Amino acid sequence: MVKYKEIANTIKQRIIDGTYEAGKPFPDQHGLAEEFETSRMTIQKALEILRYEGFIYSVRGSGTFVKKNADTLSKLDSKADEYIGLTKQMAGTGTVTSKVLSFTIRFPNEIECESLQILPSQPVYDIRRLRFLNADPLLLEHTVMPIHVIPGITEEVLAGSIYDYIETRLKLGIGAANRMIGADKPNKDDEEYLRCQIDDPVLEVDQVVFLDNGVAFEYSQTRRRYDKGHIVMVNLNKKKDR
Amino acid sequence: MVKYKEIANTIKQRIIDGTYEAGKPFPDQHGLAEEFETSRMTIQKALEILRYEGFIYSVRGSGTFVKKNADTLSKLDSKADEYIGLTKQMAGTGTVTSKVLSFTIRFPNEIECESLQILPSQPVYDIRRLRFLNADPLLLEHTVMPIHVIPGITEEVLAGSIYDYIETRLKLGIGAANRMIGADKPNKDDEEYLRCQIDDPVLEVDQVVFLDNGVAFEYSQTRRRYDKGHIVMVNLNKKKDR
DNA sequence: TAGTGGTCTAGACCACGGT
DNA sequence: CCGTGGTCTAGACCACTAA
Repeated sequence: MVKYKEIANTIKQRIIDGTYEAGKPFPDQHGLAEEFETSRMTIQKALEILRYEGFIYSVRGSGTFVKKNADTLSKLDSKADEYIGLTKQMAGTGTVTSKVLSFTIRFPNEIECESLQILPSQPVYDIRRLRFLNADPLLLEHTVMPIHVIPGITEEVLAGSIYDYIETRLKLGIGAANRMIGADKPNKDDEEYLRCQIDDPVLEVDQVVFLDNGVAFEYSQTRRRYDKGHIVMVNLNKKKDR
Repeated sequence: MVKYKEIANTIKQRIIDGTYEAGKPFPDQHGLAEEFETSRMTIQKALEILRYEGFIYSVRGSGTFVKKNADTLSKLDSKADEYIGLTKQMAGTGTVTSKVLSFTIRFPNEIECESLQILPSQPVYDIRRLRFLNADPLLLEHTVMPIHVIPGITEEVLAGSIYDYIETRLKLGIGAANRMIGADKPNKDDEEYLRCQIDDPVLEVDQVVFLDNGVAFEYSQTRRRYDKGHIVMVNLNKKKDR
């Protein structure tokens, strides 16, 4: 473990256990550099992590301060932001399984070509899965992935987690994602698989997901019944002057 | 403008105009330091911005590379992530106005106390607004704000933007937000104000918003008809090893 | 082994806030 | 004015990748 991360963790611990109180003064960078027997640049790198994670903020000429919601964020931080999933009540309460409804290979349409940044001649998987939480139908998934980016998908892979396959078997890193969230009326598939009544709203997430080298690998739509969980997220505000 | 931001902008421009091609090699840090007549630390600070914004990635021992989706991100980047709002088609196509449905002061309930981190004795505004895009009802908003955090709210302020008031009049900075998104069946208010039919789903966003010093100032619920826009967001993946 | 990025140092000067 | 954080330097050593 490198020095600046160790220092960041130490300071984070002090914030959580109350050594550094919210709204209160904070040892200045020179003092911290002395205490940790390091240079000020290294202290700044440590503080930058905490600043990015929303624990502290600094005011030039004045000092560095613990945010009042530091402890709230510390709980949510690990779960949300990069994770889109079930509400906490549902996550951890059971196991997720998948039933493959259809699995074919075809050429992409125009929208898929644009979203995935591929040519019409580059074939894609077309996958429909119904995902269960403890035998309870939860999500209806329609996924399109370019074969040349994610090779070797089989029924066996689809029975588990595609993401696990990508990360552990293909050794590729998952990167950014663009998502669009909306509500919709149920269609026939929703009624059949998600057991929607005619007036049960559906929460839909459309997303394009990228590998960490910027190659798009998934264009998907997932639908869930309105009473089967929400989407939770944390937004850490970004500065605009960059 | 400081040096490392200028360098970051210059390099970003080169990525956008194609001087540095996606997937291709990239001048190394020593070379860039020479070109920009600066130290390597400064170059690294510039590259860190671009890395954070999703334009590039670096591999130790190998080099720095432009991500394949760099240009896609450059378009979305400014809009999304910190901004939750209408889809682009709807934003920019008109002016947003507000009608105040109710505006009272009361004591907070238990949930509000916890969410806003305040005491039951600290009064809050209770505001209901209907927001229009060009005379078209768009959002039904229910906002609860502690008076001692955001003083001086009047009907006049509510006719415009509360956020503008907070930033320009109170000179406070908006910070992080926790959001929960779900779909729901329409209630009577939705039918009356959003003109929902009985089977029109509603998209609901519940959020707690913080100032940049970590003080919670808003606990709100907004509802919109399913056909009146989506929520768009960009997730830049976070590293886990911190 | 050579070249890359990641970390770290021990200073320096500047911008800004509060006195 | 002093003390704070923000930026910057000119090196150094290390970890890793690829030839």
